[in-house]
Amino acid sequence: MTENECQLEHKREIMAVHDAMDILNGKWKISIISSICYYNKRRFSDILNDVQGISNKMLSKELKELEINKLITRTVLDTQPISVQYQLTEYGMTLKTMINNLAEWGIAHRKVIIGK
Amino acid sequence: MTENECQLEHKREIMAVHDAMDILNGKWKISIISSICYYNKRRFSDILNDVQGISNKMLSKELKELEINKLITRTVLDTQPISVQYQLTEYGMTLKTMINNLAEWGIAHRKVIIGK
DNA sequence: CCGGATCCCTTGCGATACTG
DNA sequence: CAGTATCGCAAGGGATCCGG
Repeated sequence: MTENECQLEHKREIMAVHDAMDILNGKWKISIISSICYYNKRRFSDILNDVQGISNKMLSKELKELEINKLITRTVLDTQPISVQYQLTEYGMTLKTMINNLAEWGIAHRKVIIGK
Repeated sequence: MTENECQLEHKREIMAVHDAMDILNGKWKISIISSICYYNKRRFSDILNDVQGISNKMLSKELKELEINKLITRTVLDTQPISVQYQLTEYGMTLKTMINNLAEWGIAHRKVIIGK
């Protein structure tokens, strides 16, 4: 690869990262995905509990955006009172490796902090 | 693993993801890291160019935060005029796999969008 | 070239309260 | 239970200019 081709390749990768983060923007989106991801199926109130500090308003908003981007599906269950179940689409599952990486890194990172 | 242990494990992972995102917060941080990551060494103005749309103010701010969190180092080069070089610390390099995942996903994602 | 300082507008997002 | 609606502050972040 010439140096120029190499530069173009890097540019492409950096833009790809940017594209990805455009979908996963917001303070909570990745945490929400990880919650749904680890449990496969997860209800609104459960996610509300999983994700420390999020408000119902934000959760609702970000779930909606994730649904629009085809990363999750929303299913209303016919219970009394109703409950709503979220799960990853196949497409959303392609994020799984990344989430796992992030979790591993986060755990390692906490050790670094505590170590100080 | 009992169901309860399993739940605790998930909680731990979700919090780990949250911890990680706490460090990597902001609209630009991950893009900046990927720029430095792909080039090993990178100067201020280069990153400004790599990361589409970022302002110098934001770049400066986020670089500072990354430095505080020991993910990158800042070196002033004795050129005329001066230039400043950023690179990942060893610790910062532990993010490399995640960045690569993200880049791959972003590229695949763009194909999905264009495919429509 | 690398940023800091200032100005100013926009948004994110928390708190709270309310509905089907 | 799963959201919506409204309010309001604080942070985010762009533009521009300035100094070392």
